[in-house]
Amino acid sequence: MENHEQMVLVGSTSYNSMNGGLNMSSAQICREKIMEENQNSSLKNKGDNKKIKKPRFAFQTRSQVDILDDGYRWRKYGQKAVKNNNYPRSYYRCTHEGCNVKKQVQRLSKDEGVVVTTYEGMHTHPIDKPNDNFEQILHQMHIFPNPPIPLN
DNA sequence: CGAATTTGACCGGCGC
DNA sequence: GCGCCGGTCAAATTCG
Repeated sequence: MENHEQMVLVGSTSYNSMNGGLNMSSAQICREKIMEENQNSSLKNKGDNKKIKKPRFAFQTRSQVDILDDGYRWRKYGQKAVKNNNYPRSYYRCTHEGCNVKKQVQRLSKDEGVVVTTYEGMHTHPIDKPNDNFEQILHQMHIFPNPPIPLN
């Protein structure tokens, strides 16, 4: 996991959690994977593959807090407990109008310090809050999720 | 007072 | 066909 294109080390300066005390001095992105899947396998799609592939981008962070502020405004719309984990999974959505980016945060039951954040979709608006290094990450998220243009 | 969260209900897909 | 599992909605509530 050392040499990756998008390997990013985040040395965040101020990450204040809600209950003042926890601040991850160094959030380190251990892994990152781009999962692309054809979700529209069957529904309205009849043999024709003109899918708008929804880019799913997941990475794990070593952090004490669930809420990682990446510069965007997220509105939580749900929380469910998954079977293999003792910790619930939270569902967020970008509050920007027309920007339907979803994000789900899951904490591993094995290591409570590991938080898996999965982004879904791309932002169509600038970042609301300028964060030093996170802006870089988000910028990368902007450029790479869809390398091959689905135009055949 | 408005916006964001919370929490249970609802719903759709999949497996048995 | 039913039940489990995961995802979303929506109303009530809280927070700023």
